[in-house]
Amino acid sequence: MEGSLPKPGTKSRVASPTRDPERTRAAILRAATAEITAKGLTGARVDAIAERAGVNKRMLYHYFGDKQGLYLAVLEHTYAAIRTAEIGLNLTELDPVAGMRKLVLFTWHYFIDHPEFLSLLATENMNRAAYLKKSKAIRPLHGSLVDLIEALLKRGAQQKIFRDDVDPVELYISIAGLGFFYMSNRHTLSTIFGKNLSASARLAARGEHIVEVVLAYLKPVEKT
Amino acid sequence: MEGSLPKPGTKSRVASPTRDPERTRAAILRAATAEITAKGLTGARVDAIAERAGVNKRMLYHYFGDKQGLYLAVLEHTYAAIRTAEIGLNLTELDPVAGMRKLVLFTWHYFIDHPEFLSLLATENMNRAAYLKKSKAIRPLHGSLVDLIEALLKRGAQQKIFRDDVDPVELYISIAGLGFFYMSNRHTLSTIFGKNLSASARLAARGEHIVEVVLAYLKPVEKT
Amino acid sequence: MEGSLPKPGTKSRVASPTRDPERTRAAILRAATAEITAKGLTGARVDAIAERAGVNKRMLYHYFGDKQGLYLAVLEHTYAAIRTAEIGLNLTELDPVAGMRKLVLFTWHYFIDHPEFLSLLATENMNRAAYLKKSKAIRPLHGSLVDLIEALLKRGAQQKIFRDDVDPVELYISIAGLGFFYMSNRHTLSTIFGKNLSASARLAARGEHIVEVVLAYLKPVEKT
Amino acid sequence: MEGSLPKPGTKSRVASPTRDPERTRAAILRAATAEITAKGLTGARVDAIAERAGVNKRMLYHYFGDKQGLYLAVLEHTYAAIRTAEIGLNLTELDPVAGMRKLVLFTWHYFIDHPEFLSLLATENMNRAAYLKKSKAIRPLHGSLVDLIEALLKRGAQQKIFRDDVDPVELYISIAGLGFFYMSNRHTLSTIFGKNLSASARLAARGEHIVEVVLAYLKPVEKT
DNA sequence: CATGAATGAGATTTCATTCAT
DNA sequence: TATGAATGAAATCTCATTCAT
Repeated sequence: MEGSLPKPGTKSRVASPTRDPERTRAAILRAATAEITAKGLTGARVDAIAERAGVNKRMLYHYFGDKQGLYLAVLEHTYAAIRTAEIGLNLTELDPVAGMRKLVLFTWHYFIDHPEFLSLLATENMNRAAYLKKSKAIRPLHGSLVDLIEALLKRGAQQKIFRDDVDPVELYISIAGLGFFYMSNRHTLSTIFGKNLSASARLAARGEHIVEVVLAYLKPVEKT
Repeated sequence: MEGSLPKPGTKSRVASPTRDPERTRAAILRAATAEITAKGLTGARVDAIAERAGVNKRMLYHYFGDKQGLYLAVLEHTYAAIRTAEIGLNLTELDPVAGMRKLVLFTWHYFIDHPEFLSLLATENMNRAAYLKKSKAIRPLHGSLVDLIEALLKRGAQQKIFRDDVDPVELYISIAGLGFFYMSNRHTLSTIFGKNLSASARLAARGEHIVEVVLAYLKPVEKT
Repeated sequence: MEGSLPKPGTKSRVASPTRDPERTRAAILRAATAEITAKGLTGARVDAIAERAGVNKRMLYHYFGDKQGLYLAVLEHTYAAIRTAEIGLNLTELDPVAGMRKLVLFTWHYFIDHPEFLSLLATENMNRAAYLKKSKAIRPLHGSLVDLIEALLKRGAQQKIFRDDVDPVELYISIAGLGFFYMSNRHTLSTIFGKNLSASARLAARGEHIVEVVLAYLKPVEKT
Repeated sequence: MEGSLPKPGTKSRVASPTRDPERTRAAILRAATAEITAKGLTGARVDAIAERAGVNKRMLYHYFGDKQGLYLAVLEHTYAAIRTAEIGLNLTELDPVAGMRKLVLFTWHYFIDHPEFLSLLATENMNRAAYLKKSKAIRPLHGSLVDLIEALLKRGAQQKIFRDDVDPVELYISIAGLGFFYMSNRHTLSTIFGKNLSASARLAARGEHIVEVVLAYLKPVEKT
């Protein structure tokens, strides 16, 4: 039908081509991610999401059941994105220090580029991970993350470059935490310390700082 | 005293201490902190706060203007608590390593003991620190925190125990971040990694881990 | 059509004509006019308007934003009605005295027939015309009213029937004021003077009185 | 007690000396008049009146029973003021035209100087004069006003200066109406006609206009 | 006489969701 | 599939009035 002359009196919307389910669904998901990460789950408005997406409100219910279903879809989509990206890192080809550096900086840059991920984590933790626990899709994604780190640590320990008693989960939480707190709390931190933590020079410096901290920790302890 | 008959006219009801403004105000603030940190600003219900506090809903408006005014009071009160506690640490009496250890563990235990602080930070950052920026009371509290860390770093550098190029704000963000992420995201992290991060043995281990990471980073770099 | 069976699926309920936006909107506007002119803006109750209109309270917000938006719509609608009616008077076809008489009596009868207009003016002036000033629709309506009177005065002056120094705005305020005060204050005036000013014989007499006053004023001053 | 040293810790308010019943009562009445004439009866806030008066809210109830009692007091006080002033006019000493002129201008200037009177009339008429009807004090004030006008008209008719068929109540309503509408509706009229009706030059001109209208009407009709 | 904390009823407004077309 | 009017429940906030001191 597109391209043909619309009948007089027919609304023809360029922005949101009706009758394209895939596109409608994607538009809703994108809009919901933006709205929910900006306002939180309770703060997000169903009306606002529909408007942002340029679709009728009724469609949200058609595709996602209700607001909670929509939130769950956003959560799964967002978690899948980072875990998928991590798998594509290919750390096995690098020496342990370079691999660790790559992992740390990847994580850091992912946080910079995807503030919606940080925001969603905050929202989900306020919910005591209730939706995450309901999701069957998210948990399986995380085994490979631990494997990745474990392999890297093992290689480093064998080469005596890393200490040999590092817990991969504990380490991951440290790597993520060093970046997460800075980025997710940048608004309050910038205010109380009177510095603009979002300035790009500062972001780059922070990345190096995190690498230094992690590598210092991984260094084998000298015997005395 | 319990069990005995209260004299007529005597303030007796613990739940609703009428005619005691200080107590009423404090009860509202306490209830609001609990409700807001559990549900977020938009998720918190004014009715629920009033009920928790055992006061008439009207009183919230009497003392705090509106929901936003109440939130601001909670924010100021909560920030003041941690900054006040930090000042009482008296790190100057300890050697640099012991002082740093004390600061790190204090921060870590403060997060464990005051999950409402973490939650409030998440909420306020979702608001892009809008309320924090409005508050005249909070910002002045933070100069002394930086001074504290700076003094410690200086003493350590003079004694050649710490490297001499450490930015105190960057370091503070790392110390806090290593604990913050673990605690504030404990629900999602416990779920995706299949471990109960809130178990007390794990909390103690995490504290030692953070100390190790920080001290490893502060160690002067060896010349070669 | 009344009495016949409505087809299934046909709009049938007079009280709540669902799915007929025009009708719903009009019903709300009508109900709001009645309630607001009876009680004033602050005295009017949103619940009462919804009930009078036979619609869900939520619809007021759907169509008019909030109570103030609804009030503005009532104001614009009410002003438009009188100004439109005035334009339909066709005074140009009459001789000046007959034309003036028609204008004066039209104004007088309009006030008798539309007490809601008088009431709304009182309310709006208590607001210091705040809403009128915000309205872009109302002011343009008034140029033609002045033109109408000006043309009449000019013809009368040319024919030496009217004095030639009459300000049209001042005159309009007098014509309106002679009727407005009587009608808008009829409750207090009836009480303090112990007469029922709303009796129809009195209303007719007042109309003639106003005509006399206006024409006496317009009479050219005799030279001596 | 005044003049003596206040005990330390005692609040001593200069603005509203406590324990002076007359003054407290008057302050409340003044504040209530201002608030009610500015906002209407439903729009006026008891809290705002108390604050304006600088007294405790409880005092309003002590002196006036409730909000309605306070409104009634304001109404009676305000009506008494104009009727008392009218009695002091002493029109009997002047020739009829000068007397009428004096009465007309007095009325006009009273409206200019006492906008609260106009506002209160609007409010009371919105109430359909319900409070006025309840008041035993107000009605008796009005006989003398009619007498005053009647005497003036009679003298004028005897001297063949005025027509002899004028109804004094109808005339009073016209005199008042010519000023009332201009002043009470000055905000809407100024807006729709794009002129500032409150400018002092315009107010003076309006006064002369009203005098002209009234005297033209009173002029005896010429026989033909 | 005076204070101001406290109250319950009710006001406006918001929100996720469903219905009729 | 798509639309947008309609809804009921519940949220925030307001208000005149009373209570304890």
